[in-house]
This record gives sequence, structure tokens and C-alpha cells, in this order.
Amino acid sequence: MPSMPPNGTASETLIADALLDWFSRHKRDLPWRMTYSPYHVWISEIMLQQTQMERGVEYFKRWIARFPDVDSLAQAPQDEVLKLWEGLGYYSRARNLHKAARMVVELHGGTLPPSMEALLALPGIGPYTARAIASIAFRQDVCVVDANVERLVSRLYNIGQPVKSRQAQKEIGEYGQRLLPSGHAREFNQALMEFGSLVCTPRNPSCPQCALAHWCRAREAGVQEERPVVAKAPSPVYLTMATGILIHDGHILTQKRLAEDVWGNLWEFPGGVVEEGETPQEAVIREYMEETRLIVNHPEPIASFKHSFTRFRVTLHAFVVTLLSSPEELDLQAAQEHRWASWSEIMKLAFPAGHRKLVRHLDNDPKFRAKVHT
DNA sequence: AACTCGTGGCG
DNA sequence: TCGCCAAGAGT
Repeated sequence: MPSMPPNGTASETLIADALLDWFSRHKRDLPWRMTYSPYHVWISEIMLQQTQMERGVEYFKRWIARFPDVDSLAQAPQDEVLKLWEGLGYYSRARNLHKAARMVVELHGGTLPPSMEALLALPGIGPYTARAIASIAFRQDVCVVDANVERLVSRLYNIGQPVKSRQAQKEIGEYGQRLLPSGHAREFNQALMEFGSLVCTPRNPSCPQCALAHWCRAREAGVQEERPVVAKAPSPVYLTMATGILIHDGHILTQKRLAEDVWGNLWEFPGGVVEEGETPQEAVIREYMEETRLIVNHPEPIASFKHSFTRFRVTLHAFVVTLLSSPEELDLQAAQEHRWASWSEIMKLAFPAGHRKLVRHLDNDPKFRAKVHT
């Protein structure tokens, strides 16, 4: 059944109908598309921020199994919330989600509020997510603008300004709202985004099979590959880092990072950046002194790992170190808390991805495991 | 308004 | 291999 957008021209109606039709035939079967409960929509939207949809699915299922509703999330300790987020990155999303759940219990009786204003007042919910929840969970007629929509609309209307510019953002939002068929925001917004991610892709878009090709001004001008116009990303910074596993009485020293730092409130092994003219071994010994005031030596190499975070590309050298001073001299300088952990405790703590790779490596090393209390 | 925050997949 | 990218938000 054709649907009429507010203020819609004929071609806008045709475009919207083509998108809705495509979505009805190609939409993926996703766990948050079962009941569209506001809580499920909320969790999925936070998880999918800056994250590939495929990766979000398993995290979502585990999350819902453990935190089936706002109350269970609000009551959980933060360490457990972060553990379920481990590996997804941008951990402020988890911290804010947790904080927001407690606010929803306090301010809204445990039910997510439908109004945009109330949604925007919750930590972690910004312009995109407020609109996504309002439209997908509560069926309000507001359009969403994410990276998919930016790309799709900037091609459809051949927008030559940088997508992130004020002017382009304004235009994209206006075009999106004009295309939106009233009463169909739930399906239409998902259709826009899914079409953008599966058909109107960043590279090699499927223009020959595209249901919107007839209306696409960028394709008409032959510049679809040059849309959207994005600023060139700054080149990555390469770092060498070193970390040391310290075993004492069969337990491993771990420390909880400061709340406001990168990986805030996650756990890690002491270590840091290898400075100019320094070996990784020397760096581990120095970092132990700087971060814990403990004297360690004899760093024995375990393995090296490549990983990256934000703009950094890291080679992480890992060692087992020996304690020279007394453990009583431990005096944390760069962390909020420490724990001498058994291996099963290590498995329950949330680590940044690089250190989690190290833990997985050691988990498969019988010689190492023999030195550590289970 | 520019910077910062993670991570893994893909061509 | 390596640059690009992802259902953005907070400051």
C-alpha cells in the first residue's frame, strides 16, 4: 500500500515505498526485532554505536540473558556490566548504560520514557539514539541520521559538502524527514540503515541492483564513489608497549584502571609504553616501579601481540616477572584498586582487548598454568 | 568545534 | 599489509 510522506513529493513517496518494499523482503532476522520492547531497542542501539551489526548480535543475546530488563541491569555491579561489554570497545557506553538504567528506575519507575527530551537526558543517549528509540520502539515520526543514512542521502541527492559539515548535516536531516512516510518510522528508519549497509555500501555499492538507482543523483553524475565527502583520517600512531605478569603465592597482580582514563574501570596488568632507547624488558621493570612501587626483575618473554585502539597501533610485548621486594610495598600510583587474583578470578574480570589476548594465550599454556592457583 | 573514546573485519 | 569503516556521545 503506497504511503504518503508529510510534504512528500511524488518521487519521495516512490523512494520511501521502494525502501520499505526492499526492507520487507531483505531485512535480517535479528534478536532485537522480535518484540521491539523499548529496553531491547535501547540496548541494541547503544551496542551498535560505531559497531558492526554482526558483532553486536552475540553480545546482545548474552546481555539480555543476564540483564533481561532495566531493573536487573540497574541492580548489577559495574564490574559485571563491563565484563559483558569486554571486547566491544568504547566502554563509556557500558558505564553510561548502567548509570542510565539506575536513572530510569529512579525517575521513570523502571520504564524507558518515550519523549525525546527525557531520552536525551539519559547518559549515552544522544541525537541519533534518542531518535532511534523514539521511532523504532515508540513509533514516533522522527527520522534517524547515522553513517548509513549520511551515505545513502548524500548519494541520492549528490551532496558535495563534507558530510560532517553543519550545512550537510542539516540537509541530510531535512531530506530524511521529507522521505519519512508518517506512521512507518519504525520500518522506514531501519530500512534506510539496512539498505545503506547492504546495498549503498561505502565501497563498490551495488548500483546495478539498487532499487533507488533511478532517483540517485550521484549515480546520474557518475560520482557515487566520491559520496559522501569525508575528511581524510589522521595517520595512526605506532607504539611499542610492554606488560608483565607478576605471580606471588600462585596469584597474579591485577589493577583496576582509573575511571576517567582509557578503558576506565577495566582491569589490567601493570605496564606501559616502551620509551626511546629502552628495551621492553627495561620498560616493564620501570613501569612496575612507577605504577606499583614494586621492584621486579628477570622478565621472561611470553609472546607479543598486535592490537589497536583509537588512533594507536600497538605491539605489546608480554613477560612474566619476578618479585624482588615485599608485596607489602605495593602502593598504587596509576590505578584505583588491586587484586591478587587466581586464574578463575582473572577470567571473570574485564580486560582491554590486548590484555585479554594475553590471558587467552596463557590459558592455553600448561607450563604457565601450573604456576597459578586455579 | 575539535578531540577522545576500542575493536575487528574487510578489500 | 594497511587504511578505511562501523545503527555516536561526551566534553
